[in-house]
Amino acid sequence: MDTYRPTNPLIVQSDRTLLLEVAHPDFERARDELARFAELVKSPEHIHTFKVSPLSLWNASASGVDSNEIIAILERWSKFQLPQNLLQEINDHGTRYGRLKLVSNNGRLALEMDDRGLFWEIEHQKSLQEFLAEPYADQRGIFLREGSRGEVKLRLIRLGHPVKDMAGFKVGDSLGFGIRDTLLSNNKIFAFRKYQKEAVDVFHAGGGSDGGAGVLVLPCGAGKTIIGIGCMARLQTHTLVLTTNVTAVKQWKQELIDKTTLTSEQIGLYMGDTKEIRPVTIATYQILTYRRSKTAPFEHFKLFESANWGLVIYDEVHMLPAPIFRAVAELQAKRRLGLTATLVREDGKEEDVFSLIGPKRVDVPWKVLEKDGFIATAYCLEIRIPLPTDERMEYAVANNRARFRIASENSLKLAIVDELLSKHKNDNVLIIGQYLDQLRVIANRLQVPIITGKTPERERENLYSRFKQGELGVLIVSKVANFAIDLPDASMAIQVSGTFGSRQEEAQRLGRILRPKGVRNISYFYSLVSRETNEQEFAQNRQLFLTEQGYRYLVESRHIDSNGKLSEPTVWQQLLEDTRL
DNA sequence: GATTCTGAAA
DNA sequence: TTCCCTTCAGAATC
Repeated sequence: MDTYRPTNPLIVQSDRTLLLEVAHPDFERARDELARFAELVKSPEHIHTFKVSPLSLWNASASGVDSNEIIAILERWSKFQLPQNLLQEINDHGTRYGRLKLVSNNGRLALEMDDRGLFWEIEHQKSLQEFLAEPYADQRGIFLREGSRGEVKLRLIRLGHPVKDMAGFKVGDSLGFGIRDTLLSNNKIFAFRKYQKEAVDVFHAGGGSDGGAGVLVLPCGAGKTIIGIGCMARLQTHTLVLTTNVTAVKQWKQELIDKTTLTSEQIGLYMGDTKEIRPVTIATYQILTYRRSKTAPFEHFKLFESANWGLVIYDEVHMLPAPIFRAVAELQAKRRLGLTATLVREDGKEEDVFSLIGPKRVDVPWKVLEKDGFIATAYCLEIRIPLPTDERMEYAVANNRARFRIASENSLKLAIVDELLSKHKNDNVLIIGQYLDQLRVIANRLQVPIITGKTPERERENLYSRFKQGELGVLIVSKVANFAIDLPDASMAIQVSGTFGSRQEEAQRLGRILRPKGVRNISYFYSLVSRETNEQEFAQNRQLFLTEQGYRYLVESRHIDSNGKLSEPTVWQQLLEDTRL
C-alpha cells in the first residue's frame, strides 16, 4: 500500500502515535479496534491520539491479538503508508510475549527460549546474574535459582522482555463447594452471564501452563465479584481474596454466602478488628501493608503463608499498593486473578502488574455491555463556565497550586447546578465534589444533606436508604463516593470538582450511574469545569479513560453577556430533547 | 468486654 | 502539586 487514501480516518506516525479523526463515519469501529492494542492519550474534539507502547503490544498479544492483526487494522484505516520503524516494532514486541518462557524442568525453575541471541543476552545480563544457575547444554534455556520466579520476571520486563510464565502452580488445599440456585430480585434464578462465563473460561484455560494467572478488565457493574466466584468454584480450593476496603470485604462474603454453598463458618474476614483465617479468607490491602514504623516489617504478610492457598484474588488490582508487589513476588507459585475496571495506574506500575499478577486476559468494553442492557446508557456533558470577574482577578495573581482550587470552586457553578436540577426533577441526583467547603455551600443553598468522611456510619445508612426509596431526590457526597461501594445508584450525577487528573476517579463516578434503571435505562453525567483555567486541562485528562471506553463527552460552553447574564444552553437543550421520549 | 477517640500512614 | 478518605492499633472510657 503506497497510495494516499485521504478518505481514511487515521494517521499513523513513526513516533508511535495514532491520530484518529472523530468526525469520520467509521470513527467508532476504528476506535474500538485501536483500543485493543493502543492506549488513548488525548481526546479533544476533532482528533483523538492513541499511543502504541511495548506494554500495550504485550498485553494485546496475551489477550489474543497478534501482530498481523494489528498491522491489518492499521492498514485498513490509515491514510498513508505505515512507517517502517513502527511495523518493525509491532512485529518485534507483538510477538515477544511467548518467546521467553518460564517453565518447570524436572522440578527446577528455568527460562527457555528458541533464540540464541536472546540466550546470550540473558546469560550476560548483569541485573540477572544473582538468579541464574547453569545453562542447558543446547543453550535453549537456563536454570534459575530457587525462589526467584517473581523477581526474574520483574527484572526481565524492565529489560523489555515479558515472560510467559508456564511454570505451573502449586495446588492448594481443596475446598468443595458449588453454585447455589439463588433467586434474584427479578425473580430469576442466578446464572452466569455469557461474558462472565467466558471470562472464567479464559482465566482457567491452559490448565496450569500459561493459564491460571492474569488480569480481567471489566467495567464497574459488570459483576467482577461474580467472575471471581466463578473462578473459585472452578478451582475448588482454599482462596485468599484481597480487596481495597472493609465494605468490599463484607460484600465479598455476602455474595459468597448468597451465590455459593459456602457457609459463614468457612469464610474468614481478616482486617482491623477480626482476624479470622478460614478456607476462604478476605482481607484488605491496608492491613497487609501495615507496619509499626517506616522501617518495621509488614507484620501481616504472614497471612500469605498461613494456609495453603490455591488461588489469590486481587480485587481492583489497579489499587494494589506498591509494597504488596514484594509479597506478590514470593507468591508466584499460586494462581493469581486480578480484577479491575482499568489497567491504568497513576503510579506507572502497569509493568509490575503484568509480570507479577499476569497479563491482561479479557477486556470487555463498557459500550458492549451497554448495548446488551447490562449497564445503563450514559450521556456525558461537560459544561464549561467562565470565572466571574472578581474570581478571574484572584486566579490571575494566584500561584499554580491555588489556581486549581479557585477554578474548582467557581461560584457560577452554583447557578448551573440549580439549572440542571430544575430539569431533572424526577432523577436521583448525586452531586459529587472534592472540596468540602464548596459542597457545604451547595448543601446549604439546596437544603440537601451531605455525606463526608466524618459522617457516622449510622447516618450514612439512614441517608442511603432514604435516597434509595426516593424520599430524598438529591444527595451531596465528597470523596467518600470514590470508596463507598454501598452508595445507592443514581440516574444522574453532577461533578462540581474533581482530583487533579485521576482517570480512575472519573470512571468510578460514572460507575455510580451505570446500573440499569427500568425501561429507559438512561443516565446523565454532568461535569462542571471553569473555562480557560488549568481545571479544564485536568478535566481533559480525567476524561481519557471514559473516552477510551467509547463514551463521548458533549461540550457546552457558557458565556456571560455584557449584562452579566449567562448565555442559554443549547447543547444541553438538544441532549434533553433527544433523550426524553 | 465493648465502644469511641487519636494519630499515623498512604 | 492538593485535599480528602480510609484503615489500623492502641489508649481511654464506659
